[in-house]
Amino acid sequence: MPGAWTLVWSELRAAVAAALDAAGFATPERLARLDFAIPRDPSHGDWTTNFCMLVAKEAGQSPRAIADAIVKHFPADHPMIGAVEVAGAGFLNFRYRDSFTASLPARILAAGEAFGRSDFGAGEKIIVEFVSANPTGPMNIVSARAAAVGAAIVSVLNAAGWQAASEFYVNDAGNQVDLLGASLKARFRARIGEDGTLPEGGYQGEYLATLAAELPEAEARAALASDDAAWWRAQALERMIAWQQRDLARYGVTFDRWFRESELHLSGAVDETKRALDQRGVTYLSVKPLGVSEAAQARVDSEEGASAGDAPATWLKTHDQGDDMDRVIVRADGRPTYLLPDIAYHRDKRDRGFRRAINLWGPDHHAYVTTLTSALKALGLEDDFLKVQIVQYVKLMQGDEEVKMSKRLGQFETLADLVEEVGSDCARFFFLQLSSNAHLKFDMEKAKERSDKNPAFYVQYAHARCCSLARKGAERGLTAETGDSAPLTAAEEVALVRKLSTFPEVVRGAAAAREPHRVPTYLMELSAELHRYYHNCPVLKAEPAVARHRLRVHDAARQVLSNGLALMGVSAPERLDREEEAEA
RNA sequence: GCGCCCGUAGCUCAAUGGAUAGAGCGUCAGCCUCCGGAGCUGAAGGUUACAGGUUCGAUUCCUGUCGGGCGCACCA
Repeated sequence: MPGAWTLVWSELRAAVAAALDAAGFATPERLARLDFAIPRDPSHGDWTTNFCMLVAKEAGQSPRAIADAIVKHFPADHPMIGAVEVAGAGFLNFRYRDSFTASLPARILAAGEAFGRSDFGAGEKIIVEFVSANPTGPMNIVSARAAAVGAAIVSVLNAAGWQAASEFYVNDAGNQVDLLGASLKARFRARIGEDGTLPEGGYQGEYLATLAAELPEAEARAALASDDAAWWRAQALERMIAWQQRDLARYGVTFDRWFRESELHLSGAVDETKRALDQRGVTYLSVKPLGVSEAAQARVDSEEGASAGDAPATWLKTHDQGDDMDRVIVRADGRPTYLLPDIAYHRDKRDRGFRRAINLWGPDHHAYVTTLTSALKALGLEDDFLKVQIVQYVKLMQGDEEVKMSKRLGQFETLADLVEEVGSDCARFFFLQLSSNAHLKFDMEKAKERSDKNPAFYVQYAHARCCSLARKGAERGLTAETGDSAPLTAAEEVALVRKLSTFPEVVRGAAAAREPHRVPTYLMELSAELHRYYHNCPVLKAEPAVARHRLRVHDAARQVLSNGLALMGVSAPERLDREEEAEA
């Protein structure tokens, strides 16, 4: 199958494992440590492994002796690898055959949009929950970061062979939604000239006035007359969710499912979860927690406010599972705390067949990570079922000044503002460049500049340049080479093609580590290689055979840039309008 | 007080425990009779906060110190 691309990593691993077996050196423990990486320095080959050094001590042999054994049993006629060398302290370096390297552009183009995809994840079902902002206001800039990162994680997982689904959890069951409804009601009253005083702790944002203006007036007046709190609640909730969905859609982020907390209450899943916990014997009735770490004990003793009088609540034994103290799941008055539906929600995820769950949370919830994972262990889910990743704050800067955000005060930079001012391509590229658990300073002034200071353009420009070259070539009757490839000669060409070939490995690594920022990092490096090649190896001015060969290399680069940007949710335009021309 | 995250070039940030720690921006010096100069080439810029430890090897893992951020409710 000409379109198929097999991970070189997999091929290499199989070949070396076979060599180890032939040498009588293979054990399951050793094979588990067999991994390959792409060396930074090209002089170290196309692939390298540190395996020999890792197992030398345990095997009682020198790294070199092990390396020699592998070299001896490695197939001399391997279709990809032409040379295996022992280097340094015991590295084993692998080099592609020239014929294989030369065939790479054609292979990449044959794979097309599928280049970069692999079956590494073996179809494991995984659910990625992100943003999950409360439906009490428009999307803010932290949600924008989480949305970009979450969507990219889903993309790279699916590309690398997992079956990943995206989900947005809507907290629509809490009293905050009641408060939101009451706030909307006040805004409506203000609009029709009545007393529009907001309720205690109500939401002050202007967006509620906007929503109030959109309400069907007759219905709203009727709800006001009959004091129908449920109507206000439902109106506020549904309109707020629709707003969030609209903002996210404009940003290019959609979810496979918007899961509502209320579903869990209505279906009885919350009660069922409570019973399941009771049956496992991990709950108890008490006024104070029984399982408490030493450090938390002082807090329990000092805070009388924590308990509602002397009535006993239902506690969950999370302390046994690593939490610093047990947690209440049902209050003394019989209402569940937020923890119980959260447990029910993750139980539901597992029941839907997901083997793993990834949650992206804001840093204000990081203390809750241990509590929830402990609770899920108490429920009996696999220890590695839930993995919470913290997406750190975005510090929004206007030049040197920090812009403070507060949803309740209605003072924040929204996702919609960001998309309008910066564009979703720049915003998403910007967010994805950084590892998600690092703090991020987002300078609006700088991001707004449509100039060479904006890194997103660098990659898009590289793509547009490839497209332009193909167009110009076609005008002159030059099309990309097909069939067998001429050998690669120029150093810039070898470097570029080598870089192109590593894309599937980058995607695999990004998916396995759930680190989508590796993709833009790679695309920046690739673009630099491409620009170097372009400057040093003229295409259309070369003799036709060379020109057609270089056109194919550029086309392969275009394909990889396009595939990479697609994973990021960033567009790959075939042309970029130039600012100078636009102004002229 | 306890816990989590972070500390890498002037700034923003990279670097599955690997070989000489890299980009972008900024600064300085060059490159358009030429396929898109939103580009390329070169220079300067580092005790990876500090001190120990683990090992063939540490920016990466462990302990401590310092500095910054965040969190510690029968709120979500």
